[in-house]
Amino acid sequence: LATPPKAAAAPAAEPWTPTANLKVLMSAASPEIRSREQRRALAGLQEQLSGDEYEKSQPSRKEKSLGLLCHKFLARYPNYPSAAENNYICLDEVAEELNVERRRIYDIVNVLESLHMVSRLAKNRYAWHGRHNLAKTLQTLKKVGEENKYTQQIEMLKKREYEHEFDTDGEGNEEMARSFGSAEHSEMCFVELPGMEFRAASVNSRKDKSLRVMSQKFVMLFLVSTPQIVSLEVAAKILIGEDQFEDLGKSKFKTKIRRLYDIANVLSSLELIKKVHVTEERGRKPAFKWTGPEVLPNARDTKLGATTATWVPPTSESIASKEQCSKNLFPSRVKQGFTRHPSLIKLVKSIENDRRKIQSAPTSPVKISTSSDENLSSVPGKMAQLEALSKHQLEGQSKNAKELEAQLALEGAQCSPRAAATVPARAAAPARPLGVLPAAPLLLPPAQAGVSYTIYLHPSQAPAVTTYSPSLMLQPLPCSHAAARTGINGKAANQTPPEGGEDRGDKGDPRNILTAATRQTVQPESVSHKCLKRSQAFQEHSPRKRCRSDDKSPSTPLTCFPSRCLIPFPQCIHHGNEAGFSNKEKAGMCLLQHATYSSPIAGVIPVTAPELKTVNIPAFHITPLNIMLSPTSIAAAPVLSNSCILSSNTSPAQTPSSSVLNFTLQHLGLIPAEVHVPASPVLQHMTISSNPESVSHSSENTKLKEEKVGKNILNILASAGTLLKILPCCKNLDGPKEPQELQAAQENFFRTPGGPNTVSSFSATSDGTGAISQGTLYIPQRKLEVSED
DNA sequence: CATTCCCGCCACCGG
DNA sequence: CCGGTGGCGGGAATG
Repeated sequence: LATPPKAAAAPAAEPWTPTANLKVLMSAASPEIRSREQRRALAGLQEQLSGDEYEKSQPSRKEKSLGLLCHKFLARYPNYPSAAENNYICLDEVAEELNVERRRIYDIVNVLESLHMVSRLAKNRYAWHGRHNLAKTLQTLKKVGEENKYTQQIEMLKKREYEHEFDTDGEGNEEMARSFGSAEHSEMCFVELPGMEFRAASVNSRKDKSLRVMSQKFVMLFLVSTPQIVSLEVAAKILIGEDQFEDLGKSKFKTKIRRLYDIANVLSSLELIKKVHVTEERGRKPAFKWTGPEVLPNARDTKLGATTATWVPPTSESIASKEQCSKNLFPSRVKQGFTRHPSLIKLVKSIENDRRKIQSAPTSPVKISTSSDENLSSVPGKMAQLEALSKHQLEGQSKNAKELEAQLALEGAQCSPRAAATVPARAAAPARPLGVLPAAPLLLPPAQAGVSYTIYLHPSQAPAVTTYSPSLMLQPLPCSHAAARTGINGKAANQTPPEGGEDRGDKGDPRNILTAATRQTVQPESVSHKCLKRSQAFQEHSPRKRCRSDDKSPSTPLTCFPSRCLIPFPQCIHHGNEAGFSNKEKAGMCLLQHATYSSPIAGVIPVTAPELKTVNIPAFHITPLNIMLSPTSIAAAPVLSNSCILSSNTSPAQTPSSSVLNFTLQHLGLIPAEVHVPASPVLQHMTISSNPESVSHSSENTKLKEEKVGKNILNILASAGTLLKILPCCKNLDGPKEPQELQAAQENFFRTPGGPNTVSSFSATSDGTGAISQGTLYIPQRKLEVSED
């Protein structure tokens, strides 16, 4: 009967009204209040007031939602518990107090565990860690996700989907597409963090619990996709792994969706994601948008020269002996697909080394766009605002005041809308040199039209932004860091986010990064060596996958392209009958090769998945659509709202002109000579469109050179029609670039099968070469309208 | 009807 | 064998 203090205001009396959410949040705000009590009070209240008039109140399903329950659960513990506190959780206890079956608690705890916010100590007992490990966990997950080529998988799915809805014919392609599905990549086990390993060995055995793993994978999808929005459908498909045949996997699919909802609910409670709806060609689909902290690549990764230098291709043995954590990362029960990934091992080590250095690098005004559109425009009604408000309250109350403050400051505006609001001005500011911000995220223009956005690209962010790159984005071109940093040093200082950044000292210090980056720049050789080493290691390590892929597609040898330092993990897969290059293409390659840009690469322009179905690339060579930009080239990158460009985009599908594209890109300084595009099977199912000259289907070049690959990419892009549209609004373009010609070319390769695409634009300026002045790069994006619910 | 997702059966697992 | 775990899918509530 113990009626704990009812501290907080006076929420207890709150009856169950239609505004359940609000209520809920309110109640959640005061941890002391047990649902049981609430219920009791409620019951009494109702009996008195309306007898049994309305039955409505009681359970009202929503009151029992996992999300709500999770809120209550979270309210019991501080986001940032002090080491001293006894933050252990007793499941029974909690279940009882929250008045729910234990089963439900498991659901919550499992996903929390996947984020390392809790860790199991023993039966019925968990340790609460709060968000202390969150940043690191996310970082790790992101990496793993990248290595898993989730980005590619996502794109592939979208593409396939597109095909489905559009043509009723291309059957053969579908099969083909299916063949190189995403299967193997998705098989992996629970990802752990050093220091977060499961305790008792006894409890360790079952790390591959699906909910946990599923949760991690789900999160990875967000961290790896460019617009950080993931639809349930896509997530489910990818998480299922194998591409279940429509029918057979139907049931499985449904179940997966159910689980995803469960996970999504708790992630939502954690405010890491929020529900939205993406409206595509075919109606709107439920999806979730990442609202958690922006995850930046682990910059210190390369700082640990020793680690990298001495890194050795892992073998079953070496791993076990060298890495205490490795076993955890990849449990004994090695399932077919995923094998120990070298980079993961390294990652672990790396993390371990600076484990104590809590990631505190201030993040940029990530949420700018979000805050603006969410708070100002899309909010349906006051209800939403109230809710938001109460959420804040909740947050404030449930958190340890001082710690909260500190954390907020450290984490930047990510989690707290309020905090975000303090930095918005930055967004409005006109073009700002690239790299100025510590970790500027690429703000993709939301569906709303008319608003313009400024894109800040930060080198370290590049990987995250990439849409297609498989594993290469893992290693954020070291050089670029330095370059970007130093290049813009002048402004860098004052541009650095406000946060006090004192926190746990060290890591927050931008100088560390700078120095590290500089060091790298100074010793390019060492870097490339490392990379080379890695690629080799990777190769050696490939056999397994190779075998697997062989199973499905007999003639698909795994090949790795040795790379320079730009492509850390040049893992490429291509078929024996790979396509060759036409003369035209070769010419393009030459251009590419000859083009030299002194400016460092600073970022990656994300190119979203093509929606074209017409494209048909014979063999697989293409893949990542990474276009490196020199820092200066992106200096000013205002993104116009989609609608602004739609008009120019209405032309029917036409023939792409890769040559023009390439040329243009090069001249715009958008394509550094070092563009490396590893081939991957991702786009295999694409077919080059009508234009015969776009791509030839020869098949000899077995040894693809990097340049070729890069070239390929461009072609693919062009042919995919997906790509970019470049509007040279500059006078400096030379050669056969007659304005009209270009114009025509542009229109040509702007294919928009499904009607006008949503397009964002980039305006770029060249680097110091003066070769190019300015141009506008239109990047047609998948039509994606995100709407708040 | 579609989207969400609660409920709880029951298989599994470690002790 | 027991009790904790948690996969899984029916089907109810909601939209």
